Amino acid sequence: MNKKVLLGMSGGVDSSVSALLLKNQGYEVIGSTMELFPGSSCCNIETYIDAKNVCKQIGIPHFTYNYKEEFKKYVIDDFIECYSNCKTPNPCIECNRYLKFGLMFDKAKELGCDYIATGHYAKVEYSDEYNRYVLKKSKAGKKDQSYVLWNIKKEMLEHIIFPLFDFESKDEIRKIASDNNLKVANKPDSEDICFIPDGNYKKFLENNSSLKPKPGNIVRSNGDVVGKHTGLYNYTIGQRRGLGIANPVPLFVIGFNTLKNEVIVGEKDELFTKEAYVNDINLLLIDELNEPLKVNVKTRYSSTEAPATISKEDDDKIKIVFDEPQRAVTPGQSAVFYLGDIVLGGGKLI
RNA sequence: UGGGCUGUAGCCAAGCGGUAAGGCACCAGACUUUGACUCUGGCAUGCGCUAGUUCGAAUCUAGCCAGCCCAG
Repeated sequence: MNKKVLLGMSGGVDSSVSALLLKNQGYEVIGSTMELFPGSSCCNIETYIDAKNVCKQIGIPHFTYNYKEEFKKYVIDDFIECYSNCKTPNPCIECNRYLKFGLMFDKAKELGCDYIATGHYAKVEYSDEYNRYVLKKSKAGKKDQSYVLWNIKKEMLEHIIFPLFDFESKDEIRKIASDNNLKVANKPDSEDICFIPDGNYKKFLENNSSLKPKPGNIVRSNGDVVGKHTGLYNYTIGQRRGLGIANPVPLFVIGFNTLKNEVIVGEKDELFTKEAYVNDINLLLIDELNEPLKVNVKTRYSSTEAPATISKEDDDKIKIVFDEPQRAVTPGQSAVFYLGDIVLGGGKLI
């Protein structure tokens, strides 16, 4: 294999430093920025310019590619579909599977690259024990992003480089950027959904889908009506704010009754569940889950892992039994299975 | 008109003589490359009004006002 790599660049500090590191490691680096959505926070005109300037500064080529149509098809449509079904999507995971580690790799091959790279905090390495390339957590602790990468295709792994795998904090990255006079050194972290820069996903849904406000009752699990809601898509499991209900203790969304157009709320203890199921399974470390396996499961980006036993239910369904009940396990979100630092695979909660 | 009940922050609401809980909402931060969650701080010198009893009243008493219910 050659040492030619296509790097996905957002114009942020992480991908910029990645470019620098790869260059210094002797790779022939090509920078690329994907156009995904008009007005998006990660691919507006400013991000192109920032990325291009960084590439110019360190002496590598930079291209932009138009993936607006594909982004709509794989990410936006899924996002809308998910909310339409009372689920809570995680668009970053779709984008990683289909765009960054899908179409971008096709582009890399066209350009004669054997590798693609991104500024994610994660790690890929060859494991003698498993006799394959494995996806692992980075050293970044809470910043680790292996969670959002569980659904990339396993054949991709040997072609992926995460130059930031060894860093423990973002401060180190920023320091490298400023030491090298990169203008993006102090750019703030991105946080919201990139195609909804103002964070108002409800408005986005109303403007971009057939979902419209559809008021109904908010009920307790015993059926008591306690309030009104504005449309099921405006709520997610575990949500507390925005209910407008007076109660001695806080109430949380614990479920939906789609037939009656009702949001079901309950007290904190009603949020905990011991079992869950996932489908849309993607296994990276193994090919089949033939025996029940003890793993650590992460059910949302920012939660800590919880010990659990996973077992195959049928061809595309895995059952998770947590050692201890977990809070607000939410359909649509991803459950990622870890074996130590290694991502075994994952699925989407049903 | 008589009888009963109720008036505590924008909303729901606890307190029932000892110096205004809690929740919702809202505001300001922290956390966060998803939605949520979570955390910190702010949010009634005042409890319908006016007198009175008391060392001390949202809490007791009287009158008044407002709303609701039942009689007629």
